[in-house]
Amino acid sequence: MNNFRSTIFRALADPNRIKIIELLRSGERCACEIVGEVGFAQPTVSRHLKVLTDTGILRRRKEGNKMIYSITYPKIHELIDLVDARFVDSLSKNVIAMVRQGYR
Amino acid sequence: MNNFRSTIFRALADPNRIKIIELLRSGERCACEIVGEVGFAQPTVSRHLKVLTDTGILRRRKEGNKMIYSITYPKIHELIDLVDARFVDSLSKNVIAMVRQGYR
DNA sequence: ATATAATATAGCAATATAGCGATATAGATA
DNA sequence: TATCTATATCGCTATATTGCTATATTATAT
Repeated sequence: MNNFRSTIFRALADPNRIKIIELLRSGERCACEIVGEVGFAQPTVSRHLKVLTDTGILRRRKEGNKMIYSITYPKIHELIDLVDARFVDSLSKNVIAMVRQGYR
Repeated sequence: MNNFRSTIFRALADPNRIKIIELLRSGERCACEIVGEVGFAQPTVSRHLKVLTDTGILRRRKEGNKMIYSITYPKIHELIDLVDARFVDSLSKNVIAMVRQGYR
């Protein structure tokens, strides 16, 4: 039970994957567009996309030689927003300090 | 921005830490009680508690020679419930398959 | 002062993760 | 067919994570 909960949370436990999810908030994108926007090597982005797809957070469809990615359930954004809205102010004091000290 | 989002998600990205959070759903506990219930070595539990406290998910207070842990913001349970309610049915097909194949 | 109980930290080994470049695969186009 | 574009996978390195045991540390009790 907690295994797949944590698997989903782990999929979200990377700033670059959250960046990808945020990118898709405004609509679907092909992998090449995502590569263009996040600024990582194509294979790196491809693997992040795989993690997100394997956990079901993203879905994909082929269109010609392009792979179009989109959010499976818009509720994922609520999940992220919930962290922001409820925790950012209070929790981030610690986290920001950690990040500043080099934690990532 | 995504850094502390992902830091919080990473704190939740471990089934044993979720277990601890679930344990605290019904109220505060001292570290020794948590050790007793989760079935891990004391130092292991201590480190999980540190991760959860450092990110602000838990808070703690000293009481004699005991350290009492509790949930900082009950909203954290909503976060977990949101994964359950919205994603379990649909997302877990993949995740359950992954877990069965040994993923953790 | 000493011993006990409750926690935390240090250090280690095994494993997982995330980045990259090189390479393979699939579809479109010349 | 040959080539180009878009993606995915492989293999590697560096780093992070998680478990453990051994060892502090802190407070209570004798």
